Amino acid sequence: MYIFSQSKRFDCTHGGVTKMATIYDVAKESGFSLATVSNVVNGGPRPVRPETRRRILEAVERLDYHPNAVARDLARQRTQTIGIVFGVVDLSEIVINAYSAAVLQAVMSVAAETGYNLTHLMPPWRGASRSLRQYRDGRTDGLLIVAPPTDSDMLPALASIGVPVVAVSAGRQQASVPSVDVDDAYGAKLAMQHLLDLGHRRIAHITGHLNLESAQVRLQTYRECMAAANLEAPEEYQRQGYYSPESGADQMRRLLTLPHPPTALFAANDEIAVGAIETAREMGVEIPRCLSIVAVDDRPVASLITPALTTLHQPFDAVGREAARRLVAAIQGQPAAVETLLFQPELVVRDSTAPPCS
Amino acid sequence: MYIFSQSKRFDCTHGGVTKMATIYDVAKESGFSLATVSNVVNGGPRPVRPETRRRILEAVERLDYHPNAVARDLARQRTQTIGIVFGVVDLSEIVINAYSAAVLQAVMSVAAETGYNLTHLMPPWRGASRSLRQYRDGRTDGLLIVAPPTDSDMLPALASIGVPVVAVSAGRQQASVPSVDVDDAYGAKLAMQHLLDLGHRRIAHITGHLNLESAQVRLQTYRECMAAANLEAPEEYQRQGYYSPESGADQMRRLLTLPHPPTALFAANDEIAVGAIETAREMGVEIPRCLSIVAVDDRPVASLITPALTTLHQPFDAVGREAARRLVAAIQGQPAAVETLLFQPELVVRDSTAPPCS
DNA sequence: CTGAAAGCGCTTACAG
DNA sequence: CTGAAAGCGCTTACAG
Repeated sequence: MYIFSQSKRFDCTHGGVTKMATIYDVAKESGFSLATVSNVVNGGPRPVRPETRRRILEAVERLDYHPNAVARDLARQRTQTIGIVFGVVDLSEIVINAYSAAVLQAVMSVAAETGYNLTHLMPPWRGASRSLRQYRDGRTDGLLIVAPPTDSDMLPALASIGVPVVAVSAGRQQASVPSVDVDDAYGAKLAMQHLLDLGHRRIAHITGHLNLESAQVRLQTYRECMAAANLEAPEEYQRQGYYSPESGADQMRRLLTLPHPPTALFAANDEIAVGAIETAREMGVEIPRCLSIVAVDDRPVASLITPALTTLHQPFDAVGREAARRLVAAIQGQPAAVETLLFQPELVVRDSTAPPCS
Repeated sequence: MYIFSQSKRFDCTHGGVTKMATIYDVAKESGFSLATVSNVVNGGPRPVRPETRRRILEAVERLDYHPNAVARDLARQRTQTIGIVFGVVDLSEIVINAYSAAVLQAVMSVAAETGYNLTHLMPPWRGASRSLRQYRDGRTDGLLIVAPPTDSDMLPALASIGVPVVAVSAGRQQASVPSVDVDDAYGAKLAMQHLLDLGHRRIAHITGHLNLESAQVRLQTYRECMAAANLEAPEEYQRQGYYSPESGADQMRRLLTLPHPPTALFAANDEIAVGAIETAREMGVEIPRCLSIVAVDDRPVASLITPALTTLHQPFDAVGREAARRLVAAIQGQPAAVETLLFQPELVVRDSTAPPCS
């Protein structure tokens, strides 16, 4: 029977207020010292007489002793925990966002495999002077920064304090910390080349969040490819989206009501393409006959939607796993070169692209 | 200047190895006591002379002092952290799984709003005797258990040790701890009733992981509804799936090659339905003309796929948020009744269901 | 093989 | 308004 208040734990057997057993209790109960109890509980490193071990383990059992991880972490000066920070604009998009989900997924796997815990650092970055404190508060052995905003001092600040850090999708900011990334410029080139090869000349682009590196690179590559092909990329063909279906639907509508609508769209991600397809359907524009769409990410939706999307397959699983592995290596003291590891995306041609209709 | 080894942090300015400043350093540097420094750094609760505060803050600045959260947590005996545990079978499905992603999403929002950190408890539950220790190691103030396996002693064990716990999707196990859930039986009834109302009599069911409560309830409700309608539910109409597109595709193939194939399918979730649709398309079975499908979850894919899925909308966001709120309330000492809060799903009729083709 | 003691970096009554 | 001291629950040289 429990009685309650605050954070105390009551012990039914006594009906009184009891604390959880500590290592002191086990030492007293078993008649051995703290050092020996600690050693037995941790399974080493010193040798222990079997009889000693037995008596201590019995005391542990009897008292239902559970070591306190916080005390252990303080004494050991490490937590076996890696912190993950999502640099996306809005917290509400973190997991929904298929990209973040894939990376988180991969990181969790590696953490589980390597015996690390994973904790989310929740508060958004508000500048080095205000946020640095929270990010180096001793709760994590290292930090994984996913898609840091381009306009913040996060990466350089983190790099300067000597905490193990690995960035994912940091783009040009990678200069300051080791990072893992997909070769976005190369991917965007593949996508554009595909449309150009099909014979498209009026190609539009709907961007992602422009304060994310990936969105900037895709936009810039779009412009470069158009220029290299001697094609015009009028302002009204370059629409700002937000990596969401809504923004895709919205901007597609504007593109299709232009005096000279494009014959092809390079969408900054699958979700934008999903929205664009919806709008095209509503407006009776046939895909791919009258409008080709190439996107980026190859999330599950890409092959499920009709028409199935031609899109860049991004190896996010590999990115997440490799980033986590590098972070763990850095935490364990292996010297980490400040370099960027680039994975190459692949173009997956499905049903949303075709030559322009005359 | 400090000298070190081990978890070294390098100070560029000296080119040597330095430790981070501690509260002792600030006390010495400012000339005030630990208590006063602590008080200033924490912004209270005692009154402080402005001049004192100024001098301490200056010292903090000069030494670039950052409080150590682990030490603070140990002293305060709480961590402002909630632990989240996913009881699904396989870690590799945690995030990919749209359901878990939605709940995680909601929990993160509430955690951020209420000033709690979120950490994933990674190691799978391996029985109370082996796992309880990790789950009450002082690193978290409370636990959120998502979809605990039905065949484990996790919930009762956790309940017995007096740690604040809230379960999500625990089904009948909820007896032992407060829980938040979707009314699965009610939802399954809605789905089955929809098919029955359309005139279907040969209705099949592809289940989810049968060691998850939700899958069991859906299967049982399927049987009850069939029985109540005086219909046969032959063994071969009850196929075991795993909440995945692959299992849906697989089992659909077996159903369609039966001598008397069903005219309708109740799929335990959207993903199974996605696989089933794929198989039906491959085998030339038109949906909904020759086969109706009703599913569960209403994840984004449901409205994106063709044909758009008739499915149960599950209020996962509300579930996740409410669960997190309850946990925070319990942590903060508000008495929590051991009760289950049920949210009602709603049937969303789209294009995958129709009357049977004669 | 085992123990005594110092230390990890904070917080918080208690006393003034 | 401020300080001295004990305490949070572990780990780990050091000594035997």
